[in-house]
Amino acid sequence: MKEESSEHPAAERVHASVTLRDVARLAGVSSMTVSRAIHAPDRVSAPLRQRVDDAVRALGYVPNLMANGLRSSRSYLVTALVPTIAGSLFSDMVRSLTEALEARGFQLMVGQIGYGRSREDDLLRAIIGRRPDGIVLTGILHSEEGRGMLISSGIPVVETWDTTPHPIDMLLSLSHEAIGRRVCEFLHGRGKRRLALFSGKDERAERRMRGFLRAASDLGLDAPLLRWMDSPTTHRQGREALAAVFEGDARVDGVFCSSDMMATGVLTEARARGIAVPDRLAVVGFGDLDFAESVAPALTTVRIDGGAIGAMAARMIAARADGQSPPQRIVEVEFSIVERESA
Amino acid sequence: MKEESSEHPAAERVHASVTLRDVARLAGVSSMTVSRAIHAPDRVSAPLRQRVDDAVRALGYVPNLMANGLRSSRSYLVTALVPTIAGSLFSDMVRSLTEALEARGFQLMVGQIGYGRSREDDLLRAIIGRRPDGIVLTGILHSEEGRGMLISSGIPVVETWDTTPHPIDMLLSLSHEAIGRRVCEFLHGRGKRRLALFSGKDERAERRMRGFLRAASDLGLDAPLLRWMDSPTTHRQGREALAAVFEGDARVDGVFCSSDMMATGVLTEARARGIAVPDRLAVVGFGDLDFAESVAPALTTVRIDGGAIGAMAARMIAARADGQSPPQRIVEVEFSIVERESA
DNA sequence: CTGAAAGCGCTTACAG
DNA sequence: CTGAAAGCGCTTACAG
Repeated sequence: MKEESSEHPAAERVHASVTLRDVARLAGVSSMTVSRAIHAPDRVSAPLRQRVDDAVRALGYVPNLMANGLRSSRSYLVTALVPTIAGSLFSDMVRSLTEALEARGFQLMVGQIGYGRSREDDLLRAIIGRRPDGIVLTGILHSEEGRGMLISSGIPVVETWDTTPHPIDMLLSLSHEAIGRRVCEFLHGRGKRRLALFSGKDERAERRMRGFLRAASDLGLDAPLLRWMDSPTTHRQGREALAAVFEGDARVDGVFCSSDMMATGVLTEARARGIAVPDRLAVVGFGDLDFAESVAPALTTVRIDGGAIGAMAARMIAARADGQSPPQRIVEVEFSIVERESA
Repeated sequence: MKEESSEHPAAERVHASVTLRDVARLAGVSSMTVSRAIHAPDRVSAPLRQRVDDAVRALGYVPNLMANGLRSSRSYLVTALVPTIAGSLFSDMVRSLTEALEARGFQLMVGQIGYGRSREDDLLRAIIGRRPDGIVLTGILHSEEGRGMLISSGIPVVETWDTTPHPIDMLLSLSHEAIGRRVCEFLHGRGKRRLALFSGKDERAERRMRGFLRAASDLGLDAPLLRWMDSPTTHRQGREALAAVFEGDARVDGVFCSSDMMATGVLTEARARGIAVPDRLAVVGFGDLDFAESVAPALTTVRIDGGAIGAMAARMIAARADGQSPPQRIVEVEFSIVERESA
């Protein structure tokens, strides 16, 4: 087959994708009419609209959002940063964000920041470079450089799942200290007196543990036994932590775990050792993941409404992108202890 | 405070972000020199490079990747579509994709396609609109319209976690039929004769079950009992399915579940009913999620190396983006049965 | 209702 | 090693 000679001298790309101009040429209208037919169809007369639609379909035209975004300075992109995609603690939030944003014409891009935070600033730079219409952060951003980049970018930011007196922009505020405190009081109310904490080494978990420790001290309890492990925490870590504790001080009668998965591991190990839950040992998890109600004994745990967080974050960002100010800059997020069999 | 009068007549935007020109002006060089200092520093003399670096830092300049992408037709963006972000079956793949792509200068954007597939074409359009340098699909794309859009977009595509004789482009091929067959033979080899299948209603799970059924028939076994449920499958569904089966035909002696989470629910229900695993009932899961080795009894399950899939997909896409052809267009993905205590 | 011109912020391709 | 010009594919802002 011979190559056709082309009209453009520079048309050498193997796979030049279809542009607005191609559609316009085929439909016999200007580019502007094509653009309007797509984005504001009622501003175009019916016959032209029809011709444009046909041409779009015939050519399989998909508008280039980079060009659109560059010119209109709206990317219709929102980025959410989560510590990790595994371990479904944030999956309700991601799902509801996806849905609420899609309904408003935005697309969600999920990025993993890791619990480590070393790449945080680089990742932030890559994200800001795409000029998203909003950024949802899981947790509070600490890096001064990162905060500076976000603030000077002018991109609407929602910090979630944590609290701070100095949010970058908008905040869905959740106090992990308060959670830890409440769980401690809950276990105390159940008559438990020798408590243990099994916790991943991540910021928010550490804050829950700190709140718990304060409450224990306020209640005049012995200092709880503490075991730290890497985040995200696993079933195996729960088993190992309980095994280690019961090979030492077997008098522990209540454990607060920093994740449901770890708490389930504690339940498994307790069963293997013949330790009665909750009578001899009460176990409380965190997250209320979907297996929590179904394991045996059913897991008592802390529930946070991730779906509500996602929906609210989407609303706040959409308001900003439309040039409005959101109803509130700071919104309190509720939590609750779901009482089941394990405590 | 009074507003400063600005040099540009049109400079009315509240938050015009810093551009290459601003950096160039401050550094006293041309835009091209700034661009080079950033992307090809050794093509710029040391003194100018220094001045540019200082200006970049002083202004907090973050290059606009939409403009870059528009001009260079490289977005440095790769999109991965997964059924759902919850349920960590694909999280190893996503993690390794993220890392392998980052190492090559690409950013990963994760999209959820749902097990439903209704929004598939719309989502695809939104993705193609951003002109990613590659698309990784979990599973095979069936929609004719979607396939057509991808092919005519010219974007490198890797289909993974499934197999087809007609890939869109590149394929990391995994036969779920073969998996189902192997699991059936495995249970048969363990002396199990009255088998059951608990499966989510999603394409790949259905194919595993089909392979299992064929093998059962080939082995002369009674037709396995089948129970279908919604995907993604849960711990609770596992409990309920086993309960339903054992209230009917209690002679079932082996179950293949379409997920590890569901299999763990089966283990829980078996324990609650005093059914000995694996002697009276063998249980096999799918996924080898991290809790599988730690539950009691430890779960026998099917393992697929998601990390390897992600790494290979990244390599294939990077090769294409660099204008090379990948080493192979179709690569076979291995699987194995991890034999533990439950079967 | 429709279109011609200009420009978003970069890089390509060329010249010196 | 450095820079002026042109253009990527759209939308804005204006004119008719």
